[in-house]
Formats: sequence, C-alpha cells, structure tokens
Amino acid sequence: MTGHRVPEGYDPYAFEPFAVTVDLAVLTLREDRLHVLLVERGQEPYAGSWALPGGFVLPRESAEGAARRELAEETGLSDGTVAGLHLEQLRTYSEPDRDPRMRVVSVAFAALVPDAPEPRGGGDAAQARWMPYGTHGRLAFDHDRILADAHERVGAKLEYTCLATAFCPPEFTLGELRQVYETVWGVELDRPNFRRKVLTTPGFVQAVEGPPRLTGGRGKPAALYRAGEATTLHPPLLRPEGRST
Amino acid sequence: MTGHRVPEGYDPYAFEPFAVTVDLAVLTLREDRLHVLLVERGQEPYAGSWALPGGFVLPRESAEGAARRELAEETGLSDGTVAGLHLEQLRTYSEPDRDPRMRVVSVAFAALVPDAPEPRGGGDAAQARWMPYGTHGRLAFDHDRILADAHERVGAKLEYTCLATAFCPPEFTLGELRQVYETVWGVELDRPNFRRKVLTTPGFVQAVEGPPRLTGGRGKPAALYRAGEATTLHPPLLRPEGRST
DNA sequence: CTCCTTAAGAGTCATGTTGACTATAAAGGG
DNA sequence: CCCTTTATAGTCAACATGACTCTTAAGGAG
Repeated sequence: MTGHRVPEGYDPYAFEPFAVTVDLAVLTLREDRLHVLLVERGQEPYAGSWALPGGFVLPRESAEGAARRELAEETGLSDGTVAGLHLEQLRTYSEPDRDPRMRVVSVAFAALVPDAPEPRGGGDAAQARWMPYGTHGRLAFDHDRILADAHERVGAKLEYTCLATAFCPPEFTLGELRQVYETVWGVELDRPNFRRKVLTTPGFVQAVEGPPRLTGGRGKPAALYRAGEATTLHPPLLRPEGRST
Repeated sequence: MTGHRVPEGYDPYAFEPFAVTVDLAVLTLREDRLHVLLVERGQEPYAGSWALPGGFVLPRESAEGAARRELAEETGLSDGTVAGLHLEQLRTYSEPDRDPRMRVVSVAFAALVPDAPEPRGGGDAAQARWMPYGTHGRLAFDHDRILADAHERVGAKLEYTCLATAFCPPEFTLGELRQVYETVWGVELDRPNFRRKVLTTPGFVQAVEGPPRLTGGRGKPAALYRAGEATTLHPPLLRPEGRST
C-alpha cells in the first residue's frame, strides 16, 4: 500500500473489513476439448450453481500461495506436482456487490493443467468436476466473467509466449501441441506451417532423443518433444483472422 | 469469492482484517523522457522516501473507482479529464509483509497521462512530483517492483495495441507518436518505416483535415493526426532486438 | 495380404511485411 | 546563402507466412 494519505492513527477495525479471496480458473484439455474445473455450491447464495474453486487468503499467506494451496486441494494433485503447474494472476475483482453477503475482493488466477485427473471429492460435501468449457450454464457470482477473462488471456498468451506447452505432458508430439492452439483458439491450423513455425523458433521445443516415435492412434507415429528454454515467441504465432476472441 | 469451503457461520471479524489499497504508476512523457508521479512520504515507515501515490479502497467503491479518485486527487486534473485517461489494472500485490504495519493487499494500476501538469500539492503535507523514470532512488515498500511491472506492461502493450496514443494530446504528429515508442522502449526507430507501419494499419490514426501542419521546432512541419478507432494492432509493431526489456 | 484412411513430415511458391537505405521537401539558425 | 533538422516519398532484399502438394508410416476393413 502507499502509506500516503493514511489517516493518522488509522485503526484497521474502524473500517468494514474486506475479505480477500482467490478464485481459480483451472483449465485443461480432455479429448480435444477445453475443460474447466468447477465446484457445485451447496449453500446460498447460488446454491446448486456451479462456481470456480477458490477460498480465503489466510492471514500469513500471499494470494499466490492461497491459489496454489487451493489448486492442490481441489485437484487432488500432490504438492510437488502442483508446484510445477503454470499459475498466473489474472486480475482482481472488487465490485462492492459481487458477493451479497459481505465485501469480498477476489484475486483471480488461471491455472493450466496437462493431464486432468478426476478431481477428488475433497473433505466437504461439494462435488468438483471437469466440465467442457461453455457447456456449464451461468456460473455463480461474477465467475462467468472471470472464466471468460481467463480464456481470453490464455488465448492471447499463446500468440506470443510458449505457454502452450503448459497444457502438455513432459513429452509431447507436435500434433498435441497444435491441438492446444486449435482447441483454445477454436480454429484449425495448417499442419506443415505450424510445424515449421514451432521448429524454427529457437528454444520453443527440443527433440527427445530416445525412441523417435509414439504409438497410440492411427497415422504415422510422431516424434516426441520437450518444452524448450524459451518463454517468449519472436515473432509471435498470430491467430488467423487477426482479431481477439 | 467462491463460497465453497467457506466455514459455516464464518465471521468476518474473526480473521485479522485485510486492508485493501490501490497503488498507481502514473506515467507521462515530458521533454522526451518517461516520468512517474511520486509522492514523498511524511511518516514512518519509509519517511522521506518516495512512493507511488495511492490510498485505501473505500467501503462502497471498487478498486478501479478508488484508482480514478486517487488519480484525480494527485494530479489535480478535473474529474472529466481523468475519466478519459487510460487506466489499467496491473496486478495485485499481497505478500504478507509488504507493509510492516498491517496486512495490506494492494491492487496496482498503471495510468497514462498526455500532458503532465504539475501535480497540485493536495490537502496534505506530502509533496507530489513528476520524476524522470529511473532517477529516483529506491521507492518505499515494494513500489520499485510495481513501477517496473508497469513499465514492462506498457512497453509490451505498445507492441500489439494502439496504447501509444494515450500518451499524446488529442492531435499529434507522427514524430510525437514515434517519440512515445522510442522513449518507453529506449530505442531508436527508423522514421520512414515507423510512418509506413502506422499509416498502413487501418484505424490506428486518422489525418486531421484543417491546417495540415504544425509549427514549433525546426524541420519540415508535420501533419496532424488523431487517434483512430482501432484498439489492437494486427500484425503487431514489434520491438527491435526481439526481446522484452 | 491389400486397399483405404489417417496423420506425420518434407518441400514449393507466391504474397506480404520488415529492416536498411536513399532522396527530396520544408522549415529555422548562423 | 549554407547547414542542420525533421517530414515524407520511394526502393530493394531478406524473411515470414499462407496455401498447397507429395511422401511416409502407421491401423483397420475386407
């Protein structure tokens, strides 16, 4: 904070307190569709509605810390696994009436998960599920907007960063990487052109030595790659049509 | 917030309350240098240090509302003028110990101002000043980081948005627009190439009809332009060297 | 085993954009 | 009147991109 303009002898308890929470837009790819982790609310307001997972920031914890803790709790992944996931602060939502119960300021995050294990039930009664992006109805609170902002941000960052690999397992094929772009952007990309772009961008991916192919489906087996050192794409890999979603 | 995992009968006052503030990185161009609006702290902690302007979010106010209110107070600009300025949420800083006095979560904003009037003293004793970016010493709290993040964000957005016009008066020359890029990025751009890029990007700028030239300095008088309808640049205007600052 | 389908991977070609330059025009200063 | 400065008009080659074609290597159906 600033300290400037702090009233002399300011008493924190003199103000209506603000609750500070985190909300998570946890995204993954399952069967070539973008999925979001949602929880069903068991109590009012919005009882029965789906909502983004999230929770309170604890007194000795940063928003990032709270987000990673919630991410581990909701996905059931080990702390070690969660530590490697891409977690990115989106923005903070602070409209006075966004929660009818009290004044809640929420720091929103986007998290990108490669594998997508079924979420564990967790200790409480609320059920958590992966749902295809867009198939859920209206979400609770302003979570529709948060989720849309997350999608928008991720889509934009695919253009000029190497973020796409965050959706992939440690070793992946170029087809899987292309599928990330196609799914998030909702477009089809030309295979050879995509391949050329990725391979000629230094540090985007690096070839895996061992068995140069992967079995699984039909078609010619594909070579495997790992994420490279680079984090940004210069020049960027722009969406077709030249316009944001 | 989520509502999920909220303890039954949760009492807001049972937790140590969080103070929520806004911090502003107000940027402008003066004499071809990037300047920041800073205030001198009059009390501990960091008494005598320079800090970003900011203040508490009021109980019935959003963070954006608080930011715009503080912006008007600190710059002395009219509410009408401030309403037209570019104000953008950066991110939220929430490390538990960022303010030694109490738990303060701060939503940071970047504001872009064209003209840069001298800041009015304001009602309190603290003095406010425009200072050239980088010439101030260490700022109070984590404001060095906030300011660096603001610079980084603005520099990045110049690449793929029409944000540069936010630094310019309503009517400007292409030389002034180019100066924005050069100053923020700290590079020199080729005049003819910059001109070609701006003029061939539909909606970036539109020519002003009237007197097709502007007097003032040496050299051939330049034509005047206004900001156009477009908000994004496709394809982007990439920084030289291909790497972020 | 053979044909068909699917996807990987190699390569071509025209187009559009960019970076590097050259040249001219129109002002002010000495 | 010459020199400097800045705007504006062009040129040209290198590069990146979009649209295609072709070959290779799997799996599945008959």
